[in-house]
Amino acid sequence: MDFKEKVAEIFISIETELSMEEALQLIEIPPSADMGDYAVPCFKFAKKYRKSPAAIANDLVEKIGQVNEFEKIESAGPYVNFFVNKEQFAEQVLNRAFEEKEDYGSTNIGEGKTVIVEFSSPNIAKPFHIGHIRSTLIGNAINNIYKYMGYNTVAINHLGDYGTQFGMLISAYMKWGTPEVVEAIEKDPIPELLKLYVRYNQEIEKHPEYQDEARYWFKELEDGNEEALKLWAWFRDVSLKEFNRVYDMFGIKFDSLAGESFYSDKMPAIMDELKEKGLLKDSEGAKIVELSEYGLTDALVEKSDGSTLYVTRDVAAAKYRKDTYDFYKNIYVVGAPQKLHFDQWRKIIDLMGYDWAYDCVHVMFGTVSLEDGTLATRKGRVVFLEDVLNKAIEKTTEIINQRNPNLEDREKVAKQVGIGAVIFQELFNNRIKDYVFSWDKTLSFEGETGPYVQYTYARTCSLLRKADITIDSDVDFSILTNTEAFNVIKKLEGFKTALINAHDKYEPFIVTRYIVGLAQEFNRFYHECPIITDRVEVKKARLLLTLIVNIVLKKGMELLGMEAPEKM
RNA sequence: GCAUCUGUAGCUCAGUAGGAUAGAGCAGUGCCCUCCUAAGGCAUGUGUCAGGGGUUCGAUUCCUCUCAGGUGCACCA
Repeated sequence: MDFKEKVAEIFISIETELSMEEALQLIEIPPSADMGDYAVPCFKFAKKYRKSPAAIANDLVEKIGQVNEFEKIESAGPYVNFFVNKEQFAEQVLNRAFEEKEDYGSTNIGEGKTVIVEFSSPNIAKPFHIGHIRSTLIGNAINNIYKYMGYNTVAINHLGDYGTQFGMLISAYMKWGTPEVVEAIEKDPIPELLKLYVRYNQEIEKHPEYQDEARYWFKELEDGNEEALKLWAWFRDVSLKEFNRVYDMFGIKFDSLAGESFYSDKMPAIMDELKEKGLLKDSEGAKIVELSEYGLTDALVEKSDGSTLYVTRDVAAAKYRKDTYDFYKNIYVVGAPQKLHFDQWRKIIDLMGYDWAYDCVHVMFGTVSLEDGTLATRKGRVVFLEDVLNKAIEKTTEIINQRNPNLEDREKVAKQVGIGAVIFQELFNNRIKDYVFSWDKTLSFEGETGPYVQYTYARTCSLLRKADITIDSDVDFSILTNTEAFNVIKKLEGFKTALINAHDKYEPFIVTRYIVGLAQEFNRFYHECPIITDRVEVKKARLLLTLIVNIVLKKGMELLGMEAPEKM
């Protein structure tokens, strides 16, 4: 039993009508450590006893008396404050962490449940730019966290590999695809394909018939025209190769690349089903599902030319996923601007009679913009993700050359730290916040940053390397009751809570904030308390604490998708 | 116009599912490397929590209105 539960138990023994859950709900953590480790406010009991909360707190303290697990239980105004027995607390937390090692903080709440996490999802033949960083990193972290909570997860990269844009690309290639162009595409695919795409869009102004040609080629693609299919597959291939360079740098892997095209043959069945269930309505030659009575705008599900749209494809995708994976949750990590789309989509699934509609969640996030305005590929206002990573690595290399020129594996460490900084930065704040991309911020490595956490981790590694004794949990825990050590231990105790919280809210930043907080506490401890000392008992105890911090920092970084260098 | 998100220190942001004096980092200033990695630690100042009402013993947190900014609203995804 942990200490919080003990507090609840003590409370129930006096306030017998409280359930364990209610009692746990009541317990708070005081704003400052000198007020105690746990607190119970007594306002709620004022009515029952017809006394002031402060008087009730006093009475309670008297009734509770002495308890072994707590060194002090006292009232402070309307609160009953509990001070844990630090030695027992340290022993309990560190013993457990030492036993569980790399599994410390994990849970089995997801056992037997499958969760789908759709994220990243770039468009084929378009640049992989800074705007894609959010879905890619937030999604990856959520996927990792869910896995650690015991779920079976399926990471899906829902590639944007379908739609009229491919009709344009094919048509453009038919017109201007000289051998030189082919060579250029092979060499540097995305910019070359983009050029074709941009040129086509420009020429449509002069040749309106190009619009129809694009539609024609898309239709041919849908109908399985061999030539069109071959081109499409080629575009997809070369683009993926490019994307994979970035995924490799981030260390991100997907379980499925089933993108939009994958669902193209599943559309007729969905349209039939919608019709059968009486949800379809004609409107200006197109087909819609009316949603106005649910506070949404009507959803267009089929164009007047008979081809389907985004929502329709997403409905088909969701149904396919339910049938294939029988998901417990189907998570979409997609930007906030698409909220309406997902609300409509979910409502359509609901109207189709599927109760799992509400197991589908849209994990949205704010928009990234550039200092001179919004991202605009065609206007050249774009920052490539790969460039961001390379610059971060470059900057890290400079710092290493300056501070630690003899470091082994300099290149590898520069990558770990540079990329780590980018990941950490992205996952540091609440998802919903918009932000303006700034090189200065991305390349700042001091204070609450990735390198700070990695540096702290490397520091723990260095200490553990210097340990000339075996570390075990058979130590004198009274050595770890001073403020600095105890603050670290309290922080360690909160790891699992942080993870569960991040899981509940789909918020990786809770983990990010947690590890930076742990690093801060450890650094204070480190500066205040010599770890490698001649006093063996002290060394043993402090090294145990260092080891646990080492494990938790590494696990935290791993969940966020960061690597942890042992030296830097 | 309707919908939706955001508004906390000079800047960037936390604030644990209403509670005890609202916290970090950056930027500024001043300390600490004969001492385990100074990408570090310590000290120091700043707040009408956008504004008005309401609910409550208690509101930065919940409700409502107003203001400011972002985003989305039919044949793109």
